[in-house]
Amino acid sequence: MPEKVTIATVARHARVSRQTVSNVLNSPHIVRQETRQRVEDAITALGYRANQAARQMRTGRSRLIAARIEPTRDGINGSVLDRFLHGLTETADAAGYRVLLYTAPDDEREIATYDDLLGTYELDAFVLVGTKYGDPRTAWLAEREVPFVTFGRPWDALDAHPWVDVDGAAGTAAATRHLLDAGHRRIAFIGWPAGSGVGDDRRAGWHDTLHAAGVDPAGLHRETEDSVSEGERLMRDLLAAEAPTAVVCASDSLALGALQAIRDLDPPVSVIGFDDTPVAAAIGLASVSQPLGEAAARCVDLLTGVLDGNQTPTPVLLAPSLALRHTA
Amino acid sequence: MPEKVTIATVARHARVSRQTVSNVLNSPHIVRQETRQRVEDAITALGYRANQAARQMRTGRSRLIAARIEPTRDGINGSVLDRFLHGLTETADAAGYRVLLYTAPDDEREIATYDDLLGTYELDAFVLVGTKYGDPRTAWLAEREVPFVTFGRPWDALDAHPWVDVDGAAGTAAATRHLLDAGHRRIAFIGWPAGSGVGDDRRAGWHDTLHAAGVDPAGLHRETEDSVSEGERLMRDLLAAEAPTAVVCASDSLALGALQAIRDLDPPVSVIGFDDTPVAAAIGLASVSQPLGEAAARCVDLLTGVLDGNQTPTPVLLAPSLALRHTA
DNA sequence: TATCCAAATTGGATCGTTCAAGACGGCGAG
DNA sequence: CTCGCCGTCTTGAACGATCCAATTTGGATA
Repeated sequence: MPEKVTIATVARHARVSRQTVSNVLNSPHIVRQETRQRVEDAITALGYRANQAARQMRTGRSRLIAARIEPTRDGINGSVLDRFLHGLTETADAAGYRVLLYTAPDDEREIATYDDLLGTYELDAFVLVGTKYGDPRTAWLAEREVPFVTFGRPWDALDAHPWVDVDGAAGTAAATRHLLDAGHRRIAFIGWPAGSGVGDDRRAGWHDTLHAAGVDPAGLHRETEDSVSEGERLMRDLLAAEAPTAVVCASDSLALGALQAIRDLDPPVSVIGFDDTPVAAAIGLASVSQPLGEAAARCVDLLTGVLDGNQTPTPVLLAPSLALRHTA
Repeated sequence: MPEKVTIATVARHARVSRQTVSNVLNSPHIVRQETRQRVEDAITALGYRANQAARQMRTGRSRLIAARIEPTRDGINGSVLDRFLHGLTETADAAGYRVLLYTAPDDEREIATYDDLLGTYELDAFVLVGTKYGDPRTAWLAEREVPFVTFGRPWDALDAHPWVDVDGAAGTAAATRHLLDAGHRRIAFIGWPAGSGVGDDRRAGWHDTLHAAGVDPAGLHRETEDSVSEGERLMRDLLAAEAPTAVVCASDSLALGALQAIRDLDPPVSVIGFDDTPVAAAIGLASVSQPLGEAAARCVDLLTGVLDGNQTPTPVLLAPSLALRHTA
């Protein structure tokens, strides 16, 4: 059993003081080249690793970032979080941070969890996925000046706190434009009830693009909760009332339902979903794809900006891309 | 700005020594009832939370568990991990542990990550998802006596280390039995090449059940890598050669492909997948469902058994259930 | 050669907790 | 009455790192 290697072991081995070893690690530039080399050799020779707990006790920083893992709501969209978390872990790692998971059934308990995590683990920052109007969580964090970033815009006030988001309107606009270019004119939209920032944004992209192309969008859209069966129901409704030749959906769940409603139609009705979930890839559903890895990386960038430097970070809005498959 | 509440603050407030407060937290039984009450009141009044870093420095235990988040291979099966992680976070939380994420592109770097996590963060345990024959990762961990559990059997030697798994053979057996009960006789199987523990196990469940029912399974199975297109290809092959009336698949990806191959057949061919991914739920594919939350909970149970008590934990094999939908 | 300044290095104190050892009062046994 | 023991509580030291102030070193200058 090899005994524990501390900064003192390294210091003895390199014949310098503890502080010099610490300096090599934290402010290499103030150590003479030759000494630095000797210390670095000792570090690799002994396999020394700085003990995070001890460092944290002195500096008050844990190099830990918290992210929430959700209770797999719909399931289909859960995979978005999955991919985002993977990107986050990867980028955070490269920046010297680690990702700690937490869950909470509701906002109140989520805030209690913040309190606990900050108190016991002294977390450096939080990453929140998804935000809503009047979010109590962001308010709580902001009030206590806890560093955090959201993946999703603060719809109340865009300068409320640092955020990263994907331009949903640009996504549905691209989808709509693609369909227009393919000769479609009667392009419908199935989305969510007005009032959710994300949903309104995605509908606006479709609406404005159609309008700009000289097509009147009136009557061509439907709103409902996010589910496959609702998508199917509304698509049947649209087919009966408006005879659309193509449809853009606010999610892959809705698009999947729409696909089932148009299964045996000839000529086929084009369908484009949103989120490019594994389901879409598997069944060949065209979909708007979010750059999740990129989004995660920018979240980490913003956080390190706040934590390491003292810059006031500027929000990041990323452009989605269109994953064209045979339904479009 | 309220100043930091430490154990000393609590001690002063309750007019006892630091150590007494520590005892109330860690060995309440050795403190007199009245004193204990006074200390507990002070703790809640001040909102005291034990500093994990300081505690860790003394005890050497971080109350942190590491879990790997994978690079979303197929995408379809990624959601299994998603749900497992959520369960893990929830149960670990209840047991006083937190889940730390890590990723690694290959085994070698994953082992390097173990070393790093153990050295810098003093992780208490690891949870590995998935194992293979001759897994270098488990060997490394076992050699250093690092506590860990795998979700997935160690196929080399079932007593090599603690594990939790879902009985795949029982799952495909249940699926096959269901199809037999529905009157099917020519029930095919699409799985993975022999040699992967998981794949062989799932095929065995189908094979043995069919055999026990007096049906000869010969010729009724196909093997390939896990993908939608391969599932479709092999299903067409089976249809042409063996005229099966039903098929059990080793994954939802393969089942999805099979579904596309039988799309317009009449009478319909029954299909049952494996993993009950969101895709299956969305399109009505019957599938074998793994109790992921339960599995995660048992992983935590095993770990706390090793960490807190000193019991030698016994492996856990969970039974899957059949999610019947219209394709069966 | 003596002096001075900046760069390089050192030793002690400290973060918040638990461990190890000891102090104190009361009580029963010898 | 004294001793030892038990239950209860307290004090000092230690975990491994960084901060701070003090000290040494090396080189340039007078």
